[in-house]
Amino acid sequence: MPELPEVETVRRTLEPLVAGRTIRRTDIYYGGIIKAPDQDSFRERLAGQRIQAVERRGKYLLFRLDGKQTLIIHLRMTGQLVACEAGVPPAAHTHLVFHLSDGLELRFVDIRKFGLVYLAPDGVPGAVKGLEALGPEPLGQEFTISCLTERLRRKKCNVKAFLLDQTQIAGIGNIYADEILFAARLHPEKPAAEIGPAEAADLHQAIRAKLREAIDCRGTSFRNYIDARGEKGGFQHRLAVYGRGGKPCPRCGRLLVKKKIAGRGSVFCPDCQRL
DNA sequence: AAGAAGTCCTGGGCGC
DNA sequence: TGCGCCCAGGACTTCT
Repeated sequence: MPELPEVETVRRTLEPLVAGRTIRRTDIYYGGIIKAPDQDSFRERLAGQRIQAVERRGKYLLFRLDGKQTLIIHLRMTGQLVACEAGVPPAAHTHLVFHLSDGLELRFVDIRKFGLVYLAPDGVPGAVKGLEALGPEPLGQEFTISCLTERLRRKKCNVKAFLLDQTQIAGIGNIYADEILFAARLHPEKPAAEIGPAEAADLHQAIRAKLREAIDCRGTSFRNYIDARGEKGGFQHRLAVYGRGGKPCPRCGRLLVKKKIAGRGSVFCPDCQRL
């Protein structure tokens, strides 16, 4: 489940390998993954394009190309982007292969075919709606305590749904939402609008601390996640609540509760996290 | 209009 | 052993 720390780790491992290389040819094995444009245009418009930089916005990876267009990839649940030398046998569920200059291949692998791939002209609004609607980067300067407080105040949903809403904050998914709420000692069903100034400050701190800690650990490999070099992350060893329903709370020892909240499996401590 | 629910997809874990 | 069932969930669409 690549979330912000995993996507950032992919970006950091990928950029030194592919920046400056040219996309010679693209092989499409499962075209359903490409949302726009059509497959023939996708192949033609990518051919000969040089990758200038690899950026990240929320959970989206942005490959800046020299023809005023950007290759946009969202890994969703099980997507993997792996760089390897040509000739290495492709893994199962390989849907796209970008043949780059000097014998390197960039491969998009996705067991569940949930991933999203776009090739969008720069500066044209409406091309990738989800990307344009993203809220602030939680590790960016614009994400201040007052920014968070103001956004919480305006929402009628609970704080778990708030954290998962990409238009409020970009990049948080189910794993880090649960870890952040545990760190901030907030019950996932607490209404966002009822979070006071002190709690909002704690939540702000927890968001930034947990995401930074996870990036330092190169992300969480709970099921499928690997970076562009094929390596797993290390944050799964530091998870306090995610995937630990029914086990003792690491803080107080009481059993952690698992419950469906905001349509997602949520784990929390009924003692440490209060409404 | 905002929020909730349904949809996509496959592998793994479970019960019988 | 093997089959069927359910679960995992991010963003999109559809419904209320």
